[in-house]
Amino acid sequence: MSTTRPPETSSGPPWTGPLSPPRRRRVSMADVARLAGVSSQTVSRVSTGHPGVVPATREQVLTAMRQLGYRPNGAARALKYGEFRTIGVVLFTLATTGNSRTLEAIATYAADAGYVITLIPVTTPTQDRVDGAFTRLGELAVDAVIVIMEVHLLDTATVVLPPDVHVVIVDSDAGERHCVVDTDQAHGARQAVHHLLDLGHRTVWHVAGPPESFAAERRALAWRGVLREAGRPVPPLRRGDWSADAGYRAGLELAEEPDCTAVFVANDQMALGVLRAFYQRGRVVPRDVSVVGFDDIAEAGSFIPPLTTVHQDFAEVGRRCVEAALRQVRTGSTETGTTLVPTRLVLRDSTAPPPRR
Amino acid sequence: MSTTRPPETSSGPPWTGPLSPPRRRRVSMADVARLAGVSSQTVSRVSTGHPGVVPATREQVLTAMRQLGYRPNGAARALKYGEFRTIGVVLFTLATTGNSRTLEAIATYAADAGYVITLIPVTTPTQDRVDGAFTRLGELAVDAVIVIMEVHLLDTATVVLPPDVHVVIVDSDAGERHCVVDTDQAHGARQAVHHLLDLGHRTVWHVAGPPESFAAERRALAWRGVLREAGRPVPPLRRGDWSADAGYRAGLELAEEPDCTAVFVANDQMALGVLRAFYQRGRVVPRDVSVVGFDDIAEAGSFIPPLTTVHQDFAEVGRRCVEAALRQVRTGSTETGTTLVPTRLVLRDSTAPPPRR
DNA sequence: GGCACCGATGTTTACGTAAACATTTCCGGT
DNA sequence: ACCGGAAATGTTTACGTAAACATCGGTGCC
Repeated sequence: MSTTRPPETSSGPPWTGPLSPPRRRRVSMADVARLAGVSSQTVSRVSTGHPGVVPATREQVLTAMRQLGYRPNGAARALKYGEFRTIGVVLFTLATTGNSRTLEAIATYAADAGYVITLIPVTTPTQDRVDGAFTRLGELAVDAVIVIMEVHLLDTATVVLPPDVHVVIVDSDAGERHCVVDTDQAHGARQAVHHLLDLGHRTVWHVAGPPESFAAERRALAWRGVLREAGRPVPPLRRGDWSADAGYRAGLELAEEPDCTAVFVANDQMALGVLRAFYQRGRVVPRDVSVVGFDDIAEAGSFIPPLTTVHQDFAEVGRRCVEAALRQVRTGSTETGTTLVPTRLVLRDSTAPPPRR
Repeated sequence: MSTTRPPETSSGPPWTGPLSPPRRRRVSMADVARLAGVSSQTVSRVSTGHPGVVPATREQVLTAMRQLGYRPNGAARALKYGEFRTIGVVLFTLATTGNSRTLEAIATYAADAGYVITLIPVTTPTQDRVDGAFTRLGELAVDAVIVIMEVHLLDTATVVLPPDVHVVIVDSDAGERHCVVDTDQAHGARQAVHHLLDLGHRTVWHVAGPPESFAAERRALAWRGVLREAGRPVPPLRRGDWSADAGYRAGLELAEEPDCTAVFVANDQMALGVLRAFYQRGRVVPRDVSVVGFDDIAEAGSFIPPLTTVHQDFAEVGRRCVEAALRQVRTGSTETGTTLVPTRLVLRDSTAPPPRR
């Protein structure tokens, strides 16, 4: 670390002067030991809850601890144990419901296991930044890493990953080389499309997410697959960037298609935009056209009309991420392969049989 | 008690766990030094970028580092430096836009300053859990703490806070005793209510957040204040829990009030519910009734109709949190007082003059 | 040519903790 | 009274890093 110390700022660095702002050394076990009149090892035993300390002594030590406000030094412990009890989470954005919900679940389950989460944000998804994050990661006090990111960016950065840090990846097809946990995108998309076909729609249109998203690709692929299997025509694909605005624009286009009676939108935000476009164009949902979303965000039930959508179990994704990460940490092994978390179709009021023609 | 325990089942705290797998020791500076044929101190100098290493030697060391895959041990550094370059963030939920956006901003600005974020989730806001989080916090390797939480819960837990950890709090009235950064709730609410009055509405109804939220209270207080100042009647308050469903229920009630021509809703999610309730009851927004939200979530512009709302600058809140936290860390001081981040009213299509009567 | 000095590198030490090993204390059994 | 032995407590050491201090070789100056 480049200690850029301006030489002329004051009369010497603040920590040398005896009168300087009390950069007071933290209370250590030695201090407690001195006050309690025991050895620091005994303090350690009390601190870690080891047996073999007579109650009277223990009480003495605890009193001294309280009196001095002692708390163990995490860094020293980590150094001693050789592990940090910390999981790093690399992510690109928290703006999407999925990411923040997954993160929350990860943090919660990690906490249950006595681990904490260190956040490593990658603000702009340029290769540089990603590489930078992973380089920094190398120096970070982290036992395992969970990556929540479109994996395409990750690919070239992967090589930089320190070999002794265990990795779990969300939203990725890197199952060959890494441990991947993800929602079963394909199954969810199939549920959505089948639902619409079952209602009697001749075919289903699709508003997909951006091509660099693995999830978007999987959903689009499954959509196309179901239509092909069923021998239905495959309408041209619209793409958006997950935002409601993008959905709105796609919706305006779809509203012009007289054949379009059913739309599967790759996420709920874009579905919101589609609903607004249809509303504005006087295409009544679900009477004239049915819409299915993906994610089941908290607001989906309050859209106009309440949105039928594919529910993602973000909590479960988070749980399995932590599970896989800790398993690897404990065994010291590196797992590969993909774990898929099932989805569930939530029926609300945005789908109905097609209008009589 | 301990007499009956066989020594090999010794169950200390979970993190004392068995060091079962042959945890291969990480490459240390000594290893690099040996390979490069220099002293470990020279490796240290190269690693930290200190001057005074001749290029040839430096290259030799770098080669050895690469060859062995060396990366510095964060714990050892932290122990040496006496600081962790880490900020802990305590929060209750990431489900609200505000919290996750603030967190993202905090993480980003912290990263810019060379700090990382450690997440400390408090899943259920019981006093127990909060206390627990703060106790754990004490042992955590953290230089400062940012708390994103309704402060009422915090209050009694505060005493537990280690005195040498610096604190910044969001969404709180603890400015007397702590450093608080928050959106200027009152100003935002005033903007919203004034906007509606300026449009010609006789008065403004309010759907508030839960009473345990400080933000909710501030917004409600400001709403009432503006009406009082303007000499307008103060309609009865509705309360919700921030969710769209709660907004929907409140909206159904408001739709029955013939006098209600303008509603200020304490957040956008509830506003979404209110819009749906009005839609369902045939009260056209904004022709029959105007609605203003709070937050300006990404989807607000895609509501039906697009929502006029108070924009919160979460990024700025996050930035100032980090700033305040790091300032305290650097100076070793404890700041108190409140910093307010201004809001901005975003005009969209959900407000209009009241209907002619 | 000798000496003071500086730059490059090596050696020692401390950070706080806890395992491993060492010592003391105290007990019951003979 | 003595001894074996275990429980209670103390001492040493290592974890990986980097500041502080020590050393060594060369360079410039008189």
